[in-house]
Amino acid sequence: MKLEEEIKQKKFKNEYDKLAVNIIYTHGWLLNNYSSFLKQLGVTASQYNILRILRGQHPNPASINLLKERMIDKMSDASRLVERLKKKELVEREICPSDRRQVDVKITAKGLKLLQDSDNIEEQFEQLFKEIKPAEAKLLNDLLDRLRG
Amino acid sequence: MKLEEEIKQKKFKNEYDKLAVNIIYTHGWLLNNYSSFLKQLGVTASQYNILRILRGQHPNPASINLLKERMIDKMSDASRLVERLKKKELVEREICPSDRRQVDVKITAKGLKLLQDSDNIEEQFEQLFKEIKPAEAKLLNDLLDRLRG
DNA sequence: CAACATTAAATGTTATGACATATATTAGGG
DNA sequence: CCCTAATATATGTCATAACATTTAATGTTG
Repeated sequence: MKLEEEIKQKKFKNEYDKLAVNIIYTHGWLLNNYSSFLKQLGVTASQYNILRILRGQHPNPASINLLKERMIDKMSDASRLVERLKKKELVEREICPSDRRQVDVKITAKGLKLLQDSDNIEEQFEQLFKEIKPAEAKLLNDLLDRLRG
Repeated sequence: MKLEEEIKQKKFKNEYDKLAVNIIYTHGWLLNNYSSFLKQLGVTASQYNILRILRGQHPNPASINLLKERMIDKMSDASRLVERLKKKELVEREICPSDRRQVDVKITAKGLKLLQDSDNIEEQFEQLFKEIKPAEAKLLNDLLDRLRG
C-alpha cells in the first residue's frame, strides 16, 4: 500500500523526505514478519543473526568482536546476546587459551539443529517478497547500496 | 559501499535474500545518522516522531490511540513516550472531558520551538541522500511501496 | 438498572540498542 | 622487568519495542 495511506500522512515535502520514512516503515514491516517466523523457533532476530554467523565459522569459534563486526543491525550488545543464547544452550563460551581477554564462542549441536529447522521457515519468509520480480529486487539492492554512499 | 563488503559476507543466496539484509542494514545506517542530528535537540527519534504528529494536530489534542496509529515505526509505547516528553515539558496531557478513558495530549510552546529549531537540522539531514537523484528516490519509494504489497 | 463486554490507558516484564564506565589481560617503551 | 597504553569483554543505565496484564470508564444487553 502507498505509504501515505498507511501512516495517514497527507503528503511528503519531497521524495527524499518520503524515502527516509519509507525505509523506517519498510524495516518495521519486514522485521514484524520475520519475527513472527522466528517466534516458532524461540529466538529473536538478533539471536538468530548471531547463530547464523556462528554456523558460518563452525567448527571454529568466534570472538565477541567478530560477532560485533558481522552483525547486521548494530555493533551492539554481543556479550549479553551470547549470554542469553547460552542460557538456551544454543551456544557455548569459554576463555580463549591463547589470549585470555577473548572468549571463544561456538554454536552447539542444539543450535545447529535449530538452524536446520529454520530452513523451511526461510522459504516461507521469501514468500514475503513475491510482489516484486528478481530484477526489481536487484534494482532495489543497487539503489540502497548507492544511497549509503 | 556494497553490502557484502560492509558486513563481510561472501555472497547471498539470491537478490531477495540480500534485500532482506539490505533493508535492515540501510535502516540502521539511516537511524544512526538521524539520531546524531536529533541528539542536538535532546530528543530521540521516536520522541521526535510523536512531536511531529502533535504539531500536525495542533491546536487540537491527540489521544494516545491516534499517536499509536500514526507512529512510523511501531504501534508501541505511546503512553511512556508521552510521559518522557512531559518530563521535558514538550507536551502536556490531561484527561479528556468527554470520555474520561482517553487523554488529550498537546504539544507545548517549548515543543513547537524545538521543532522550529529542527528545521535546519532537517536540511543537514537531507544531505545524506545526495548520492541518489530525485528520480531514483522516487523509484526507490515506488519499489518499497510495492514490496509491502 | 445490573452484569458483562469493550475500549483506552497504564503498568510490568523481557530483549535490545546506545552509550559510558569498569575490569582483566596483553603489548610496548624505556 | 616495570609502567602505561591498548585491547577484549563485562557491566550499568536509559530509552525503546513487543507483549501480556491490569485498571478505569463506557457501552450493551437482558
